[in-house]
Amino acid sequence: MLPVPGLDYGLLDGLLGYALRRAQNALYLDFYRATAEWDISPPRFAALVLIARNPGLRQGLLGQAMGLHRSGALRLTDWLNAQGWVERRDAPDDARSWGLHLTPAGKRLLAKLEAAVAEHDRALVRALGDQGPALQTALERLARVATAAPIN
Amino acid sequence: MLPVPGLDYGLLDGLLGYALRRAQNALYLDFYRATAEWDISPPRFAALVLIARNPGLRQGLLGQAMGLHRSGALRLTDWLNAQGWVERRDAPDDARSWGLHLTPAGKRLLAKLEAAVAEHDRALVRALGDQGPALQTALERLARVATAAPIN
DNA sequence: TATTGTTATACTCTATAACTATA
DNA sequence: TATAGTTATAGAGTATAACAATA
Repeated sequence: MLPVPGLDYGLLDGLLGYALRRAQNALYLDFYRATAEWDISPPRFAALVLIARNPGLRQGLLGQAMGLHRSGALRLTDWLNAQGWVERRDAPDDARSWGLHLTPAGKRLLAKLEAAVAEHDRALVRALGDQGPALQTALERLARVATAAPIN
Repeated sequence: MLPVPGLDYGLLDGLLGYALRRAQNALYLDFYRATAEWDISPPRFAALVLIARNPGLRQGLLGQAMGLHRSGALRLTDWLNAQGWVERRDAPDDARSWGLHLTPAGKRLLAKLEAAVAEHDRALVRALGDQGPALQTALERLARVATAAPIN
């Protein structure tokens, strides 16, 4: 998605939103390179981390954290479960809910994934030099600002 | 996708890639709010701008600019054509190719869209205050760095 | 032989709506 | 009556593979 020489991008060139889109596209490609040996994606990775750090997490809360509808959290959980990485156990306090947990295989996988993803991210921040930390701060601010203050 | 209080995000909290994802998610929602009266999306909007600024643009080059496969550029063009916003004309120099052009209706639509999107983007930059311009520069750098230097 | 666009197909991500079981 | 999860379905976005026409 890098700029094609000779093409006029008009308004797009000045838009913060378009710069963000380009950056995210590039990072997606990088993420897939860094995790090529597993059948993983950014949402799948995020779900594994969240379940690992919050054992017994309910499906609905996983969806909320990831900005997904209930049905999306269901499909994601189904897939992770089919891979043998996540299991559903009865939630102790609510018979309607599941508590999600990593399986031993899921924990082993996540350890490798986290190492690969963290290294990948550190290399990016290094490549950005002194702009790296400021970028992260500004992005977090942007996420809050955009969500909190719908413009139109 | 904002942080859920009480939830442990582990590694995710420190990742540049995750901050980027949160920011993009928020901007997507904002984009849809800003363009709610038309059935538009960021890729559709970008395609309209590119075709408007580069009349006679071939489908393949549109795909390249947007990071799409040929078949994706085809579907996108089909859709814009079905809305009556884009038309395919024979390319003068290559009988295999189409030259893409906006219709009068497409031009009228784009004028309104550009106004809405530009206003939305300006409001975002304003909300970021003095971090705004630096963020855009850093994002453009990030897109180049990530694409140019695959990490793993 | 390579390229442009097309067709057919499929998978991921995500949503809506209607449903069941439980609170 | 509201909530958690499920089922069925659909649509956007994107890909691969095989194909026709043209270069």
